[in-house]
Amino acid sequence: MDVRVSLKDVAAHAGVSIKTVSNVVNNYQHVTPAMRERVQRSIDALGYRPNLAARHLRKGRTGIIALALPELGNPYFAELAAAVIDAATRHEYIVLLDHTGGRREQEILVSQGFRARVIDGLILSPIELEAEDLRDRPENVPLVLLGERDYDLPYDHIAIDNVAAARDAVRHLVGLGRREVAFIGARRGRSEPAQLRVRGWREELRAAGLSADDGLVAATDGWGHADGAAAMARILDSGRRPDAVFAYNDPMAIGAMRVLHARGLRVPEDVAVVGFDDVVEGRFGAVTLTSVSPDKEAIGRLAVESVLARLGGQAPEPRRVRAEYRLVGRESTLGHHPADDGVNGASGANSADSAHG
Amino acid sequence: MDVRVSLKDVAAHAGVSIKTVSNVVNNYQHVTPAMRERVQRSIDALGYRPNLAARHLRKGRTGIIALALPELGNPYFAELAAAVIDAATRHEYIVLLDHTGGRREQEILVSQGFRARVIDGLILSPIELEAEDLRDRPENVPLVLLGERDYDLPYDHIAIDNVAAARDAVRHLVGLGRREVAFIGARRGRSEPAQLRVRGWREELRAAGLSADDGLVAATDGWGHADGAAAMARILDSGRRPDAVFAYNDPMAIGAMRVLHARGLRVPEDVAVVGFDDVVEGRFGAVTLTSVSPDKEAIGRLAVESVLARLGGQAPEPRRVRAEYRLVGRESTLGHHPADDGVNGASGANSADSAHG
DNA sequence: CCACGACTGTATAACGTTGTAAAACCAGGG
DNA sequence: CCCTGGTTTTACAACGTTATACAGTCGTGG
Repeated sequence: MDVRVSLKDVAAHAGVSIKTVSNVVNNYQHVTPAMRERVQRSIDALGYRPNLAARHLRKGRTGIIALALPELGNPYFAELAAAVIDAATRHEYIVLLDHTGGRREQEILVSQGFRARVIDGLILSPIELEAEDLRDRPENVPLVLLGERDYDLPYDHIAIDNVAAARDAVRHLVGLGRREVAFIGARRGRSEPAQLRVRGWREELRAAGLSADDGLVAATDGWGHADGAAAMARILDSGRRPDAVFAYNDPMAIGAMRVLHARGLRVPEDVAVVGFDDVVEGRFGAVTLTSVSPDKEAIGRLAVESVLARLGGQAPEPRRVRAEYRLVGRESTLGHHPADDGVNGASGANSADSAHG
Repeated sequence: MDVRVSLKDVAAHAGVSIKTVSNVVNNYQHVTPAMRERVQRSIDALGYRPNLAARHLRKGRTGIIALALPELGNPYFAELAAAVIDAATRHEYIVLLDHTGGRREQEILVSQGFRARVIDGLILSPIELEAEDLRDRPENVPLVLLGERDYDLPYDHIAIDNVAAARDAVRHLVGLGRREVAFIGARRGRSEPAQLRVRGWREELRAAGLSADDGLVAATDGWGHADGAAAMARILDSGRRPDAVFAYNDPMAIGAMRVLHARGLRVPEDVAVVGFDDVVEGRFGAVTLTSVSPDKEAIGRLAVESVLARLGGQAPEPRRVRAEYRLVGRESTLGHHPADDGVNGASGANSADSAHG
């Protein structure tokens, strides 16, 4: 079936003009019910399906948006991708996925549209990209930015309030009596203002009258389990003995917990740990992980809506959209709850919960 | 920049015909160096970039292949997606990602091309799809199947030898002296032959003269951490007390370990656990996870090559390609190695290693 | 009964690219 | 000087769709 049937074939079959078939396909209003039915019958009979390439050529739109993420291995991005795909599907848009590895080179290529040249719009979650890299990119493809990096540029940006979220996490730890809170996952060789989570960590510690010296910050190259483990090991090897750790994301927090466990330190009794992103994995370790939980579904939805809003050449004022988040308290800060084995739906969210926009 | 410049504009600027510009762009051979340079200069001056929609319409190809996976949240699929994207990029192809949730309805839609109608080929990893669902799908879009499901249909299929891999895993457990090996993650209400991993589990147990009765098999609806946890809890609640567990995949194995831990059972002393897929997460828990490790990079590469090989209407004989795998032994079967905290690169692979094609 | 709108349907021309076939060009030999 | 044969360039059609502008059709009111 479905060898290749065009409007012309359907028109011949129904004995009408090509445009009339097109009108039926596109639900054009001035078509009599009788005619509509006749044409529809031919469409069904022949199994006609519109050729999108031709439609795109004619309309100048492709119906495709690109989503460029640092890496899919991190479940946060995978779940975010799922949210974007679902949101796009609701608008009859298709998502083309790309990954940059968080490398500036790749991020530039993507932002310039060199990797995918068939797209109507682009959603990009940059890691190393700098503001200057976005100066002269093609104007006809709208761009929406996601994530922690904050640029002073005329593009929409969707993110949670990273500084506030980091402060909440640290406040949670301080409220539990912790006095020496390490940060794992600063970016190597970057000015701090770019690092909203470090900034929140520092601000909250200072506000509490606690130390936030450089010995408590571990910079890393990557953002995976192994990087978190290495950073944790480095802090312990330096002789510091923090009683709490705030990690840039969940995989790093889990990597850090692995090292703590291997060295005989108990979580949370000796060291409390808070992660970021609330990935599923954190809910099923031997010690479940307290984490900042961004509303991924909302972020995906808002990103898609922002891109689509800019399609018709309309250019609404660039806006910074704040998605909501919650701090979800689990065993890595609150200790073990005997009944919780992950089988019950609620699986570990509890009193530390707090919602923010 | 880059408002919208076509071959016509370049031709006018260079004072030649449209086709000549096209010839230069496509590296057609009969173009004098002088002419080539003159045209190239105009191309650069105007910043011309080919319109892919038009090219696609003309050539009947889009340069896009679709990859449809059950879910991105499972890191195995995320890593597989990354491998496919990289392989496709090497062939100057772009990947359009879709997820089916493992639901038959969605899988049918995808296989019929209803979700993405701009693609040259499709790579699909089915879960619930049945052979009959593929009977009459569009012939002009080549399909390659991935994963455990094995159909007797004329499509390429890329997978590891699931039966052999499962037997290796069980043999590993039996070799360690385990006598009661449970299987977690059978499919509810399906005939067993479709379930290669259950079959391997059963075959190997029988070959060892051990029991493989139904009380040791836990069927599940989904394939995530929570499903594994629930299945493990169900087995324990039934009064059975297996000394080993083989799970359909790593997330389920990790969910099961969470339940074992919550109930005071030690891994591996009381219960040894083996997973499947070797996701990163398994290498950083309090107890690292022994797992079957498929060569994801090869699977992604082979899948892309298979699809592209069938593009020109050429139809090579459908083939079943076996990718390689290894069984990677870690703490969940072999016990704790004091020095291993995940910081060192090798991170836990050891004597249980064995490679297979 | 004719003219006038409002409503339906149709022919034609694009969109930007590439394949085909034919035209223009250029040496070299008769 | 013209013809021949090969190379380079060009004109034109086509891919399948939608927008535009026009031609019918039909009911209604003067």
